[in-house]
Amino acid sequence: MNDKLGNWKRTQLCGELTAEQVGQEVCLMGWVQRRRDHGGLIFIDLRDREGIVQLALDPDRDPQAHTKAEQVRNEYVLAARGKVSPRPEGTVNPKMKTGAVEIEVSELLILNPSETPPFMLDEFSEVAENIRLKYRYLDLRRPTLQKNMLLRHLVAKTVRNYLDEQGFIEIETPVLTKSTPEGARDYLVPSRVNSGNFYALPQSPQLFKQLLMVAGFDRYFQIVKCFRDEDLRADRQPEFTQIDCELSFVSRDDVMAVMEGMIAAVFKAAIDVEVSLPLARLSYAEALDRFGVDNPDLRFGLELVAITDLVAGSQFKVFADVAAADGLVTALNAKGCATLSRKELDDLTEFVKIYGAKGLAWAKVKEDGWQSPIAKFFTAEELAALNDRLDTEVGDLLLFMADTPAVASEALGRLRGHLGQKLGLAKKDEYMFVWITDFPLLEWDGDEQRHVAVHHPFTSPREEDIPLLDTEPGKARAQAYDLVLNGSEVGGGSIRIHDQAVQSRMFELLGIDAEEAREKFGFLLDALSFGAPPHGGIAFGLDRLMMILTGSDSIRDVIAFPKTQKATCLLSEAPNEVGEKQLQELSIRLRKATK
RNA sequence: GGGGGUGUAGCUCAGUUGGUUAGAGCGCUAGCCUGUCACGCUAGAAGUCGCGAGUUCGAGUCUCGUCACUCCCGCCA
Repeated sequence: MNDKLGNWKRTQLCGELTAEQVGQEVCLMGWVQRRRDHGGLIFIDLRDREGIVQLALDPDRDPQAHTKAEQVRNEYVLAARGKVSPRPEGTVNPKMKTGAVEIEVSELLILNPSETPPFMLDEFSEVAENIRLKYRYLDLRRPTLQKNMLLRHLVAKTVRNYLDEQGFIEIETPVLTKSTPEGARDYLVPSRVNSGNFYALPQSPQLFKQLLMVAGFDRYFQIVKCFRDEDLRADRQPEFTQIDCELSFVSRDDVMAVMEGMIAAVFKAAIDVEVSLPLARLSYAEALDRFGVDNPDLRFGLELVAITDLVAGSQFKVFADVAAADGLVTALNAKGCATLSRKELDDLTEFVKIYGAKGLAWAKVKEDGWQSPIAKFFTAEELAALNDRLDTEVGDLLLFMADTPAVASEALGRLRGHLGQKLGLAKKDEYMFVWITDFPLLEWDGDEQRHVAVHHPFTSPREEDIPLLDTEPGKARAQAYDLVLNGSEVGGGSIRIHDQAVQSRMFELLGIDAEEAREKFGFLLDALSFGAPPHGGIAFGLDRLMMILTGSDSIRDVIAFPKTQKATCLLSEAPNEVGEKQLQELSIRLRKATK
């Protein structure tokens, strides 16, 4: 039989005890981290959310409590009454926050025993993730995840306080909502009372927050779950949390300024880092030119340099042909990396192939010139021009990529990021923010033979680019902005279209005809016709922010109950099959899996 | 949909060229131990080598298939 709690009241948390409480009678409750039985004396490390404190059980002082302590095992739930006392000379443990004191236990209750846990609940044991996920409630008891969840709470609280001070109000939006075209695959929920019809879980509260602006709430926010039925990554879960914001009567710069303040407040509160404002900005075009990607890691240089013009007339056919076909030849100079082995260079070549590149040319800069398979194709003048533009010195490694502009940029840009990690250029405790602005509004989708929205269909073009919608829509720039932190996109938003005519034109460009636009988005078009204020907003990925704030490599380490890569929950075993009765109520018949 | 990695005791891993009864550390159990703190000492229990076929006199090891976890490409307005 377990001991009963009775009228015992906890007086404080284990981790809160210090020398200041010496002499006090306390009552603690928590889990057994570890028991050390010396035959006579027994020590028990008692753990709760705030930390660990040592219980000392002396058979001479209190035989009853000591006898009880002999039964205690790891993860038992205990209550202990006793006196806080200073540890004897020479037994203070400086590694513990509470190491100056211990509890001389006079009464001990075993509130609940525990099976032997499947893994040690300490910070030392590295445990396979599938086992951690199956016993997530135990994994969450460990210090790392406890810290991550407490920090996540602090961040959410800081966000709420800041936004409240800035005049934002939190309003909930529906989770059972309408499936809309464009964007990610929707999670669908069948409707019982409207058989054959489905709700969709929101990919974001986009349309509702715009409607809240039409409704006159002026500034809205919500910390809200969003759902996208797409494949997972180390930083992507099918359900994730956004800090979702929308503001009325604002320009792009207004939104960015308010949000920078929030980011600074969060970094100060969470990890005591002063973020200097305003944050850096880069246009999309410049980001691509200099870094090859629209989410550059600015903790290091290693910039890409276009050399198409220098090699267009060269004897090296690969480069000359690409130049002639309006392609891009681009290069980066890895300073001091001429020491890389042939194997390492081969690995880099394999790396860029992942992104569709056909190959990677390299040159090691030596005292007597380039050591490179391609050096012989260039004249002395061409080599001199390349050395000049790439700012080469002896000991450098030059890497060249030639392809279509899209492939060459991305492949070399990813290689830049890869090298930054590999060479240790990206420091974990450095935080380099950059806003990426002036994204293109539309992008041509070759498969579907139509334009698709780069951001989403409600993003406003820049005012001066509105005429381009009728002439060269591909050239129109969006009033959109992403916030990139250390190479990770942590937020993105835009000024929205508040003019019904422009919105209709946008749908047209996306190949959504008037009838379909009415059917899918009629409520938005109607709303825009009833006095919609100019408005815009942004959403931050809370999970990704938490990854960076906690230094986690996996998004699963900042989510209490995450899903596996196949989007299952190893703890609850969702998703699962449901009974015929449930299916019948939903008018659903399953198709046999065809193999 | 595609490419890579991993899977051996409760946990973390080793296991050679295919060859005797599959090992270690931690954990667990029992005993001893009055100042430890990832306590110590002694002894013990503990295995569907992910699963299924195949090759072989013989498979943890080789082949094929399959499942799970993971990283990446595609996908993610």
